[in-house]
Amino acid sequence: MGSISPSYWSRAVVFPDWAYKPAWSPGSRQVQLWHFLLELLGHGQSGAIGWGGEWGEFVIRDPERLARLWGERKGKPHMNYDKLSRALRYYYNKRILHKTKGKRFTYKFNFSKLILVNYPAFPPCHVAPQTHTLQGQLPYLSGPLPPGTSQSGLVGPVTTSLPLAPALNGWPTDTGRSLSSYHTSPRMAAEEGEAKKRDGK
DNA sequence: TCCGGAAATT
DNA sequence: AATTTCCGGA
Repeated sequence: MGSISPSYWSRAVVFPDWAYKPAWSPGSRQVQLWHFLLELLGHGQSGAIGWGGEWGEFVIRDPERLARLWGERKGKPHMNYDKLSRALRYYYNKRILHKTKGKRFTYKFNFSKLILVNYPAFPPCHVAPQTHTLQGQLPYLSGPLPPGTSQSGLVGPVTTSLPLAPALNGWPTDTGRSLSSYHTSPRMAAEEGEAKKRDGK
């Protein structure tokens, strides 16, 4: 209960400008689905999606509406939840999302990877921050820094090496890798080896 | 509903 | 590369 409410910190989520530039503009990328989700989650007005019980967990309350909104953003008028959810499932391998099994329309962000990277001291993290250095082009946080956070405003793509806090809540199949062996470069470590193509296939 | 392969699209 | 589209299967 003494923790910071999701609505507080999610409101501070801001995306770098490249996330909004048109794809054809040099050095820019299209907004990605998880950007969009955090955006809606942060403003929390859509009603199509909302935070769930656990930290990072969210529930899609109106799947088809969410799909419609996503379709509008991407210029895909025929978007639907079936297709959107396929995109979400692609995030499993990338370690961006995880499905909360048993709970309908419920997924969970791997914030230990997405947020802590650029905002080390934010979520209640009682573990001593280790010193892995990451330089990301990930969404970063701006706005009010929580008391005790000494570092600068973190505005703009983070170019400063920041202490990275260790993973918090367990990631089911984190292959013992968690946050201890990141050789993270610009983008998320997601690219590393496109960890798919299991031998069984 | 949810999953993940495959191919197509941008 | 990140989806979008389509779909058979659990």
